[in-house]
Amino acid sequence: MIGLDHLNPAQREAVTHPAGPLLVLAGAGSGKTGVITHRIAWLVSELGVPPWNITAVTFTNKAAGEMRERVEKMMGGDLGGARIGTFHSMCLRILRQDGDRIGLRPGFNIYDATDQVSLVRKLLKDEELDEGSAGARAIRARISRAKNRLESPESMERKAYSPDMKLAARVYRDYDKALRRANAVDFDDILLRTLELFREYPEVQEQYAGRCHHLLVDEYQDTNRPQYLLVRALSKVHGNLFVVGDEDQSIYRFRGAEIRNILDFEQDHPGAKLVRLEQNYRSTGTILAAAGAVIENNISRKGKKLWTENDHGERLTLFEAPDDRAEAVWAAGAVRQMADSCAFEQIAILYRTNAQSRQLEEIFRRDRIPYQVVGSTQFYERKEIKDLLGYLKLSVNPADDVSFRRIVNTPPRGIGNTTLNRLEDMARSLNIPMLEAAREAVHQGVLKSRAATCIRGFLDLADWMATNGPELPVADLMDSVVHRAGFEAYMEKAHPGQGIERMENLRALVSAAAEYTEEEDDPTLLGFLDRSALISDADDVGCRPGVSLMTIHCAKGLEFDNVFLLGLEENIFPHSRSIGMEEDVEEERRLCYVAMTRARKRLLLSRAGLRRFQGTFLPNGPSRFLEEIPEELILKVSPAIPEFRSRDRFERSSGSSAASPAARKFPPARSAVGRTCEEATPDGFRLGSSVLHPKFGSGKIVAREGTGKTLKLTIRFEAHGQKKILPSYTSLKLRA
DNA sequence: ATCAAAGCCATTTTT
DNA sequence: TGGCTTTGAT
Repeated sequence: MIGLDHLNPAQREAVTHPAGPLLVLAGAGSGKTGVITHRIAWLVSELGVPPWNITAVTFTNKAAGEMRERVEKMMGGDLGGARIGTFHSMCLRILRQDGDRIGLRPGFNIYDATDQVSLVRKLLKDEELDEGSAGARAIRARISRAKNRLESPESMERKAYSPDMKLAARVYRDYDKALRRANAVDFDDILLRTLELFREYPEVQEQYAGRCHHLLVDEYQDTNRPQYLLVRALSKVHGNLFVVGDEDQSIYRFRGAEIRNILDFEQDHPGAKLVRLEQNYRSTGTILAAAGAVIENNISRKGKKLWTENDHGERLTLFEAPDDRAEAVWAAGAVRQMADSCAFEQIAILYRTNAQSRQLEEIFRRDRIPYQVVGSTQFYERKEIKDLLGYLKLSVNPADDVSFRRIVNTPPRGIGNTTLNRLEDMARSLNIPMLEAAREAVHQGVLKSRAATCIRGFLDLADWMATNGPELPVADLMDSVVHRAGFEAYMEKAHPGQGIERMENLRALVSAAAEYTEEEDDPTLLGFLDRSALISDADDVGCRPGVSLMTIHCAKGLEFDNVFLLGLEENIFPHSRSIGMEEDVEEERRLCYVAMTRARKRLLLSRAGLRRFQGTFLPNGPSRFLEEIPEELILKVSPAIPEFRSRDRFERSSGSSAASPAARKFPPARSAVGRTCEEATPDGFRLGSSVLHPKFGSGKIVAREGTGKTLKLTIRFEAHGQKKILPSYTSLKLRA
């Protein structure tokens, strides 16, 4: 018997749902994970369901890991054969098992976004139609979008309404052919080809679905079409489908997630029951009220009203900064203040786009505030990591031309474009992979002796890997490759000053392999590659010390005592690319809701009147989301931007707001803000002001013309005479 | 074959 | 502005 006493009535109802489809609408902070894990334990202990008949699917490895851990604990240390994993890991296992039926040969590789782009780039070159206006990245995205809609290249070509689309469709067709030839699948394919397998071999689908007496799906609001179909396929036999999600936290539409999957669940599954988890255990009443007021403006939702027994808490703090630098300075100052009474680890700084972190990092470094940027450059995205993995990938799958191209001259071994083109021609005319073409070329002696020697060197390494790879522990194999390919010397030469760091990354990868070999029952090279492809390293957020800086997307599922949400400006948040499209703006609003509901105790907001954006200064008004928050829930700790003119005024309103409790707790760092306010007000460049130019040193403004990013200043420099300067292109500083 | 200069592009990214 | 890819010159 498992304890259900500490569950609230709604949670208990979900956990003990007898059979058939159930949708749990789980609001932010409503104890969702507990419900799923209790459900699994309850099925086993109360309904007597054998664990191996239970499958639980999540989106992230991290979520899967946490779930596994909690279930294990509840069931006495062992899952007993229950399957808990991500959609992709589950499908990959199926494909490794039965993929040969649909033409996947053993050892097939997984292409990530980088691999996809390099393949698209190569295909674009082959097209040679100088229409090359559409970038490879854009085409990759289009292909992925088409795949997620289950659209074929032919159908995409038919529907193409622009030359760009036609080109994309053509590349899509070639791309799929190339993947098949290379015995590779991309991330989308992992799901699509599983569906294909099920479609063409109903008995296989039957077999897998038969094992899913109970199917549980987490984060259902983020499922895309293929995932939706997989869920349908796997729940068909037994019909016990338990999905948990929150339509208000669906933030991956841009990636193919279809919020309709959760909105239409009841129509899709006649007889489905619905349970709402609306009690929030995380945030203060004020934070919930503010977040609720924002999300209420969305049309596409089933509707939920979160409530809490927690205190009201403090009002939200709002800082209206003249520019992004002042915003960063304010955030750093507020973090300092806060740090007296709370750990840095309990503070998160959230923003819409990665680019916003740079300014913050600069100030935080200057002020010696420990911080970590979460999820910016993923470990497995690093070039050196991909290079080393490329060797391994080619050795398990010699048909992998993308990997071949990546590593054939990395580290440089004297193989250039001429040689590569020759190999390419040979590969094409004989319809063989590049690696084999290389062998053939050396054989036939069609290469100049110098090139032949270089290629032979590469082939020797490839052969050595092919013969020794299967026997050696993965880590040893990698060590040898690092050594034989000459990575050490290359690292320092190719990236001066970063050589050591990059070598450390490689060693970390080798350690990861060693770890894998230790913990796996049957470790194989392929198994390690699969894991490397599917596992990202966003797991241990909060494990490293310091304030967490991250995009809102990265913050999903996390919680912190204190949360800063920066950049609440139109064109930043909502992002300019979404403005005007209501569905996209609704997604931005959900994103805002996710950000706000990360906070347990305090939520601090800010906006900047002027922000450096892709090289120029852009003035932006307050975000519409900011205006959707009831005024009485907000405490401004700075004067509104238009009033931000003179020092006098600033001091006065700063003083008056200091009367309230929150302001006493978090006054803007006086000296810092005082300084920046003069330094960067839109109108800060007054005639006669002293300025500091990075190149020309100090000078005085003698004339100005234009406004905004076309503002042109005439400055008389002490050492260089008079010059015209565009402040938007220079980091011109005002001096007090 | 290799390097430096110039050009290009720029949301978010669980897998 | 900055990071990455393509280019042009040696």
